[in-house]
Amino acid sequence: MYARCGKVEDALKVFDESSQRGVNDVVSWNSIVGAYVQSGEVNRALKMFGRMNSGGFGLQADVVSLVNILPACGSIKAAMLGKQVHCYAFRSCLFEDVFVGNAIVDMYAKCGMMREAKKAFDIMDDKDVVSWNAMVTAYSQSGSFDDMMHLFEEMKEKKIESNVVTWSAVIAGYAQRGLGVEALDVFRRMQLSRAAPNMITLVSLLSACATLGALLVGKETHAHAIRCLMNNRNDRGEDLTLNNALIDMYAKCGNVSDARIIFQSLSLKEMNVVSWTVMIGGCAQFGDANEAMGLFSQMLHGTTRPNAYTISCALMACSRLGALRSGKEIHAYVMRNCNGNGFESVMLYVANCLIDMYSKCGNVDAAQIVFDNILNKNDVSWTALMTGYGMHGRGEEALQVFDGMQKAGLVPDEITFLVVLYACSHSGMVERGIKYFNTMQRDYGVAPMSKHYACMVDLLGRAGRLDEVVELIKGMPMKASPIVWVSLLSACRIYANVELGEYAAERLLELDSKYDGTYTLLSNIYANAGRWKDVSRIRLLMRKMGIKKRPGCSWVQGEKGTASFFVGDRSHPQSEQIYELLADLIQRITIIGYVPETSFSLHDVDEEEKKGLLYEHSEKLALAYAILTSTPGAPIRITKNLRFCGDCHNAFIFISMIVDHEIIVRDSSRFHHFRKGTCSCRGYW
DNA sequence: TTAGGGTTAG
Repeated sequence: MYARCGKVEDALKVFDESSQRGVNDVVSWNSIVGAYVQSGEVNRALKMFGRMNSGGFGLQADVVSLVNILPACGSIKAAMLGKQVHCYAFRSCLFEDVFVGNAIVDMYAKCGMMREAKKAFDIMDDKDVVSWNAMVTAYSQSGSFDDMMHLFEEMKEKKIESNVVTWSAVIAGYAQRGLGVEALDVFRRMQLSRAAPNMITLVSLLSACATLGALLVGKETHAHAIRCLMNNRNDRGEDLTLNNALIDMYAKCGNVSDARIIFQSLSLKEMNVVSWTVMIGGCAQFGDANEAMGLFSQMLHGTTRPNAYTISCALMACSRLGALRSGKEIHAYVMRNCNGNGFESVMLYVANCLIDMYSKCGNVDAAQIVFDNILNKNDVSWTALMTGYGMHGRGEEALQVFDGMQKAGLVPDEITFLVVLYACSHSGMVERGIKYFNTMQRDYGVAPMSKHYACMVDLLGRAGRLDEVVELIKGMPMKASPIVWVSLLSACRIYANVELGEYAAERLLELDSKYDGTYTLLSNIYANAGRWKDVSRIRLLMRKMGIKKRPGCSWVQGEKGTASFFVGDRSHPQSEQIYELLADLIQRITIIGYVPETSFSLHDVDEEEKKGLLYEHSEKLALAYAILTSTPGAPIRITKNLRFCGDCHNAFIFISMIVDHEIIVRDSSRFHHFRKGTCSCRGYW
């Protein structure tokens, strides 16, 4: 009785008393073991089970004992013990019991031993729907989708009716793989069948909607869930899981405000670590990364501890903001808490996020140190570091990482080659980029995809080899994607090629007429060529299409937090000093040879931005602010949401000659390190 | 006895 009410200690007392009198039977032993399993004390349960079977008590485990202990083995992946229990079940013929058989299949699956699971499943004489579900679930969770669907079809052939568990497992399997369309399709088929979805089905479905960004179906599912809630009394845990899945779905579908409404409807007591994680992750990726950081610090002041998932999301926010100081603080937090708090098993994930964070916050050397300290590096670790060197224009080092990766026995795949080409492109290593592109299929069996072509267009385009770009695009075995045309258009902007630019813009508008960058780039090309009529034609077209240029924004992490600037921004309290210093800097660099490139003053199509003069660009304001507030000699880190303006880039080179700071700028595609009149991009900006 | 929510590299 005590055991069933969850009072393990009381149950144990009774058990011990009976023990002394020698009257405990299998039933009482089972109750104790079951109570430990229920309360999550798996190791104690396993110990008790071991004592029971030690032979000293003259007892033998029965069906209930096995059904108790097998899931416990699975939950802590105690494969050896699980195998022993299986042997015992075999010897005692208890494995013929369908409950025991199901538990054996499930145990092997949870231990990741799929072959053994399938073997145990195959020799079961009387399978029930639970047996099939155990196997379908096993395949679903191990990512073996073909096997999962095969079994699912076999169920249909054998006329075993799928129940809600089967359907939910199949939906979840697809969702986890990111196959949202297939998951939704299964849900439609489920609706046609007799099985009614429950909360778990809906949660799996929301996860599919989240990966797909399918807001409409997500909302439908939300409505389903409300009906489901009204019809059934659910426990609070189930409600919270649903709310967490809803927050995640809304955020990933780009509707952060609805996600926030659900998040805020939860009381601090109700929410758990997942609620915080999905909200922080949602803001970090799809909303305001500053809000994500705010939420994270709010969380640290509360009672819910972040785990590795939360940390990864917070690091993503730092990466996006270029918030090196916050990133370092989180790194320190991880170091303080990595022992015994559930971080071990997912440390690799966190470490890979740290590599990304340090690279994107401008400190790729720190990323290298994190990388060096990882004992069991995986392909993501190598790729993240390579990307880091690539975006800092340190192509040689990126290629050394590529060599190291292969020496470590990892096989390059399409992502590896994308990163290699990207690194070559950002370091001006044109010939080597071409060589890798030409050999990736021949030597490594990786066929170039559209994104690799886009990278090559970028590589050749930045180098001004526009004729070769045209040939490359003509020879593409697939339709050119929008990124291909954007890369070409950008190259036409740099090399002032109006005709080709127009052609690229036309192709791009056919594919995606809503992308504001197309209009801006084309307008810049016309402005540069002095074709003012065309400039106003583009402006009119934008108005007609309801397209607004995203405003350029630059920010800098100062002593007292982050300061951000738009073009012509005068909202900062130190605005007057900032403009004064900027005017002084411009005057001084003009003396040593800076000439404003006025074509960039027409960079902005937006009316408000047009008013801004060249020296009011957001990156120049951010730099002036940073110089004003930093200690001499300290590096200055600026982040810009769009592409670095060419005139600003030129001005920064001159300014770096006259100030005692290294200036590190991250724009939408890469880093620029300015030191004493040079930039790390060597013209490939 | 089977099923459910959150994380990394382009």
